[in-house]
Amino acid sequence: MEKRNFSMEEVVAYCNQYGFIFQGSEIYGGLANTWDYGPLGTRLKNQLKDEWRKYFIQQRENSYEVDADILMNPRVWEASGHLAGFSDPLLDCKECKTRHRADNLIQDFDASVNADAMSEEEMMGFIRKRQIPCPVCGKSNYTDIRQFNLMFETKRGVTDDRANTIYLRPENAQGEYVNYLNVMRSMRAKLPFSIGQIGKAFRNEITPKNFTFRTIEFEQMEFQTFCREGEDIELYEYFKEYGKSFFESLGLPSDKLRFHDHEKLAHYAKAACDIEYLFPFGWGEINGTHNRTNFDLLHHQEYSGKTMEYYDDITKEKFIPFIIESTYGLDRLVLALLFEGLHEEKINETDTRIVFQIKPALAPIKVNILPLIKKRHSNKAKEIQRMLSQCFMVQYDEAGSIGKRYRRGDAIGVPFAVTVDDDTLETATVTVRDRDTMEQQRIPIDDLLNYICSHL
RNA sequence: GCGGGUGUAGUUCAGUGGUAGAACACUAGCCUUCCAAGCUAGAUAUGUGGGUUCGAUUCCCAUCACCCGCUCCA
Repeated sequence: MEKRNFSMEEVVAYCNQYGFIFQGSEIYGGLANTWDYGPLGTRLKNQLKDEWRKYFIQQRENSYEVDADILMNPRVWEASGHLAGFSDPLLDCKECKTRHRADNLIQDFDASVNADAMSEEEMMGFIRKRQIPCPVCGKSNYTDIRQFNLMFETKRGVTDDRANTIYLRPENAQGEYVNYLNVMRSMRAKLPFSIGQIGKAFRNEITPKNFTFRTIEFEQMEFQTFCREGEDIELYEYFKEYGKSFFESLGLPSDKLRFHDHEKLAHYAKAACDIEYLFPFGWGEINGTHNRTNFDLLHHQEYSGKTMEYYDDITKEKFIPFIIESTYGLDRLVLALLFEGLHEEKINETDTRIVFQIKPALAPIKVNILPLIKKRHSNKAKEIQRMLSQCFMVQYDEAGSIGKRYRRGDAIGVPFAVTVDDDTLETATVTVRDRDTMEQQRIPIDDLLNYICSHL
């Protein structure tokens, strides 16, 4: 069968048309890089979360899930390095488009000046007056200084007091870190153990790109494994592979997945590796695994003044654990599954269908319930709808020809169609039709629930 | 961040300085047939804000948003 993949524009249109993803604040002209999930997109996302939970929390020993607040004490971000690391005074060279730290430019130009004591305006004035050359191209033609703080700020309380500034978390990990002793104590956990979390994080991204691939608000599923120093090397490698096998279990083919080791590392990491999926726009990160060492816990101990040490009952040692982090971008994963699953299939010379091939466990709607003839079969069909909806998301459709209704289901990835006809009324059997093979078989109504459950 | 492109119905596209049109999709009804195809009726659109003009969806400006390429970021 001839299959054609969807382009980015087609996926965006598809998502809008079928209720997966809408533009954020659309009636007001949108807000760049915000997207709202519609009924089907929300289902897809939620089921992806369920699959992740099964794979990472439920089926693993010593794995616990938390749901920490998005808003945290600002001291957390001082300790984590995000506050300092993300608020440097930066400017761009207009000639060669390179980016530089204003304070470093000044300091390197004239070591006798204390740039740290200067305000933004003073630094800018100094650079312009002295015509400090760009270290790359030698010219002196800069943009104004901008504070590239990736964290979203907000204010707590009604006054505009600076002391009341709080932040939307730029990563979720700190929620697990600050709670690691609580989880360990309450769950009686011993190293190595893991804390997972699904939740939203926010980054004040400057560059909008690629539909939901890069957004200012995004959801992550992440997994922090606390271990002894020395165990970290092996666990780091282990979770890279574990992540890849998770993606393959969702139906992403291995030839469209690859590892990408980082050479430039974030301020907290000793080793970092992405798993990338081959999107139509190129390879894009859908997982990141980092060896964060004991950096974060050490800093939290320092900044909070509270001990972050683990006490080993057997060796009688106290130490700060190492952490292996593995983060999954939920929105990016949804996007990857859409690209992977969406096809236009050529059935014959004139006939095509849109089919969303996604594994049944992830399908937003599991069963399409179709009365063959509305007048004769709708009552029985609705009865079956009531029965099946006890167990999973189903959809009833009586509008148009039967073929049209099969195609509607195909387009949104419904794996099974159950058709009620005259024989159903007499023999209590229905036709079950498979989305991918388009084959049909006759199944007793009494076996229907089992049949579908066993295929999810 | 730089450059290019595009904004008309849910989608894909027409069109016009003076009443905005189609196809598919959708809704209701008829029809009854296990793979979109029959009949009848119906709802739905010029992204936003200015300017020029008697009059702007059309021309101009700005803005917002999306897509493509480069650059960044991870």
